Amino acid sequence: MKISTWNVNSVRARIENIKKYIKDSSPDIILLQEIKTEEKNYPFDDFKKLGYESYVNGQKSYNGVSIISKKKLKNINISLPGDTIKQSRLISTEIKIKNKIIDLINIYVPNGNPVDTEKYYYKINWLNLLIKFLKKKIDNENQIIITGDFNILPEDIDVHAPEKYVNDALFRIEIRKKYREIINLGLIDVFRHFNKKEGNYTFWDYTQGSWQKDNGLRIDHMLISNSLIELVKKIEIKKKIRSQDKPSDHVPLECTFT
DNA sequence: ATGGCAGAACATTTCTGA
Repeated sequence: MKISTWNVNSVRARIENIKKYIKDSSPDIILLQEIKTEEKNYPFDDFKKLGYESYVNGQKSYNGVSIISKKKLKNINISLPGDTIKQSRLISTEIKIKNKIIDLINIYVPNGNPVDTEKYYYKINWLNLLIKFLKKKIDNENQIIITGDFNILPEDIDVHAPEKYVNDALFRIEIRKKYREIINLGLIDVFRHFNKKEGNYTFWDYTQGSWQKDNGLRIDHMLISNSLIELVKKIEIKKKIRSQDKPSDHVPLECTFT
């Protein structure tokens, strides 16, 4: 069972890259963020032709998340309880791996810059609501896979120039503490669990020659319940995708379970 | 301090992103 997460920066602008990725890598489930389209303009047929079903929480122009799956999925949810602003940033479902029933949650966390503005407070509030949402599931003994674009740099080694990011909404202590809070609910950062080295990024800015200089950020994550770690065979960042024509500024993060 | 690039839409300019 291969599960992949990818912020594609528009599903329509990226459709050829996504189709190529699917053909090359054949993941069972792909979780997309920043699809930047409403459901009515979502390219359902392109994925259908490759044998995938899509489940969409869309929005015009901005945000938007979807799940693409080889098998049909049940219990689709698109709401984050308490979020009154209602941007399309979450979609979840239920899957089974080795007879374990698992909540699979796809998120696109608000960026939050500039700090100390409405956008920043929205990020803090959204993360607080997410923590509540997760805590309820965990108190209920649900097993969880939560993955997507967290817009959080967990540690110094996740950013090429940490000193430049100390007061950035992706790296502020207050924001990193929220990430710790999520981990402390009983989750493991799967990539970091298997890779302790710096310089493993999932995003490179389009500007300033960031890709050429390898000035990246690790902001896309896959967190899983502690009890699921024994099911993980491998996890990798598909870095090469960033060097394609018309790339997204993020690359896929791919996790293979038994 | 600014803008560098990219995508979408109330589109030849403005907004959002990280």
